[in-house]
Amino acid sequence: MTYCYEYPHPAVTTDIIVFTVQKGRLKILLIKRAREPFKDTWALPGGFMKMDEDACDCALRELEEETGLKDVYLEQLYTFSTVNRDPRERVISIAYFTLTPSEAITLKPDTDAAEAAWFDMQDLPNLAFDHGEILEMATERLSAKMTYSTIGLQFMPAKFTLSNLQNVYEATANKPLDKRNFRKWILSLDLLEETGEKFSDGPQRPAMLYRLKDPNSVDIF
Amino acid sequence: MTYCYEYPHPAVTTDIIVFTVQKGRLKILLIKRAREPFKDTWALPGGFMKMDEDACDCALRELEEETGLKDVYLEQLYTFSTVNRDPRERVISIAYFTLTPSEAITLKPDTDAAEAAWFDMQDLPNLAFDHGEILEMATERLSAKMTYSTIGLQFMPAKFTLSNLQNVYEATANKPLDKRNFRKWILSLDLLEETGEKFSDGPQRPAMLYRLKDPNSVDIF
DNA sequence: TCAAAAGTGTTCTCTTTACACCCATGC
DNA sequence: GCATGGGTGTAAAGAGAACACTTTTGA
Repeated sequence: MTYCYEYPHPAVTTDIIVFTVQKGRLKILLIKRAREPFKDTWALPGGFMKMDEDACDCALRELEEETGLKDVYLEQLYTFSTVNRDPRERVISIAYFTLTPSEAITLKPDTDAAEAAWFDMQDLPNLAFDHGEILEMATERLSAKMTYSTIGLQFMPAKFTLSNLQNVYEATANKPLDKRNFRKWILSLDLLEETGEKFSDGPQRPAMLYRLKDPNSVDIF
Repeated sequence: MTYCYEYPHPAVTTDIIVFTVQKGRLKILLIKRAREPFKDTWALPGGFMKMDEDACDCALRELEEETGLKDVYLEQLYTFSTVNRDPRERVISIAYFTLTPSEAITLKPDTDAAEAAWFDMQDLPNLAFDHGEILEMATERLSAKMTYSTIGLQFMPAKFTLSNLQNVYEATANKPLDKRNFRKWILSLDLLEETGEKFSDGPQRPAMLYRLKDPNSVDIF
């Protein structure tokens, strides 16, 4: 079956940048391409948009198909439309990004993606297409939004300590933060509440676990 | 001539929001559609992307064709991809915005656009397609960037008074600003210099005309 | 008792806001 | 000489940055 038009049309894809923080390091989710072009090269998850879905739905679908990750909140990053960015045909790509807690992510690649894995931002492989450029823009955007919004909370699981949260901010800012100032700031926003539970994973004073006061009221992006 | 593909492809358009400030009011450039759909309805300038141009070039070309405006700096706003946003076929639109001085804009519509005109943001007609929604997002983005960047300078002609500039900031913020604080702030950025010339258009003390110290060094968007 | 992370306030600096009067000109 | 917008400084409040010690626990 072929689809014909009076004028030429580009193909449209979405690409998704998934950030997480593991052990104090900012990481990103990549898939290894199972097909040409760029077979066996690491790339951002994503794929072609269908006619009955908008770009955001497409990104959600591709992300789940390729990595098993779902129920994430996507923010549109930018649309890349350089003429020869894909060797197959004219393809424009709408890029999205999301932040996710590092816990309990089951990576389950499918046929389009031979493999899915987390990469440290300081130790990235060469990426397919113009995905390196896309990732660079996403990283800039993430850094910027971490300073003037509360998206950082999107990295957190249901319960977390203030030190966990500070680690996330330190990982994205790539510099240490003052503990007292950080806690003063985050608590002054009045978004968090104590759970009453404590957590410890070593020979030290246990830390209070916090949660979002209202997961829905928090400004998502 | 027809163009055929193995899978269905959407059409891709660009839409451009052109802001200016005239007489202390924020205005936007619209064209009246010369063809169906939405014939004779006001709409954002824009049109279909060609295969040998990227989206930004497309936006520049369409803007010049439809309004005569050229040599502007475009910032990508957002890509709109709702399934039924165009009655003809599946169309996704990459929206751009720009700011321009109000002086010396010669509006010269062509065949796609029967007419081009500036509209006060407080007194807008109904817009074609989802252009109302696009404009709303552009307005939010403009307001935000006026507060944390120096894009406001993009509204200015080569020479301008500090009162001119303050008017621009007041028009986009929709509230009066303190004259002394505004001047202190803008001069502290060290982006402006006195031309030595003065300007007056009424029975009052003439105002110093300023210009950008270095038009290229100013952060554009 | 030691090691390791949790937790907690005050001071100083800088940025932001509020506010009122004289100046130069055209009519 | 009067009406009109141009031009100027200081003080108070608020936000952000710097900084060190005690607490609780496991081993």
